[in-house]
Amino acid sequence: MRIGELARRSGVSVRSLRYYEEQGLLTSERSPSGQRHYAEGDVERVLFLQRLYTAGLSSRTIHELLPCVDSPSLENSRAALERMAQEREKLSAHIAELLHTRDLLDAAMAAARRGKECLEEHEAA
Amino acid sequence: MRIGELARRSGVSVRSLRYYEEQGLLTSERSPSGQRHYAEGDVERVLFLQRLYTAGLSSRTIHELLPCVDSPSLENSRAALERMAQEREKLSAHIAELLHTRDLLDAAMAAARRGKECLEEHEAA
DNA sequence: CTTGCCTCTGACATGGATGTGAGGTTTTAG
DNA sequence: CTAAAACCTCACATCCATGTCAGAGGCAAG
Repeated sequence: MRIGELARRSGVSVRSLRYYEEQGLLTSERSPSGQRHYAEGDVERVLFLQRLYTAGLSSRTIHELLPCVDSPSLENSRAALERMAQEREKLSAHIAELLHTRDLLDAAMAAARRGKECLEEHEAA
Repeated sequence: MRIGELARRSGVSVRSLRYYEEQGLLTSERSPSGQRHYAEGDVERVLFLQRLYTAGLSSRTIHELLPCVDSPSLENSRAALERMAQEREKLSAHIAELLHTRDLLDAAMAAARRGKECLEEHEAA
């Protein structure tokens, strides 16, 4: 499949796909004329990359983790495995942060609602 | 307290504090000579702002929520309350995403560990 | 062959929070 | 009084994923 189709099927812009390649996160076969061709599995790979970006990882960080994902049995994955565990911890911490933040929002909303009700009682009176 | 102390106590750069003010998220009393002065409570406010930034909200979004937080009983908080509920939903969705991503990382790590063990058996043999 | 769409490279633009530096005033400590 | 440290404003720089545009080539259908 060519880049346009991969873009459509993964919901990522053509521009971004080229960028991922530039960052070493995605590879492609080139036709004699230089056009990129992708395998079916690349759709899922791109979705995975998107997921990591959404989780706040940078291209560089993702690049460091990929050896672990791509060839999980090579010895270079020892370092990648550590790196991955480290990112997992960061992610967990971030999730905890967000849960806390959500609680704060809930508290603020509850307070606001109480205030609003109080105001409405005044209006009703 | 002056801006340097607030920065130190909240762990945010002086630059950022001025930026928050510029974005309407933080206010300060000015001394006759123009220096900013803050109240004790502003430390916590800045921490809260940081939290919202970390949760991925933009200055503009935070600004829209603040009426709700600052004066929970005014009528302008009706819109802010909706906005807030909306952001809360986004946040929940994001958290769910992150949990899923963490699961994927866990799966990748498990696979990598299996591969590594297999390799080590080879070495041992 | 031509028209239209897709792709290529390369480069510049964007947005948002923050860093950084210049040039000048205020505050504080000795 | 003086020197150091903190503050002021203004403006330009940075990072990073993307958008966007220009100019050129590739490829299928009429």
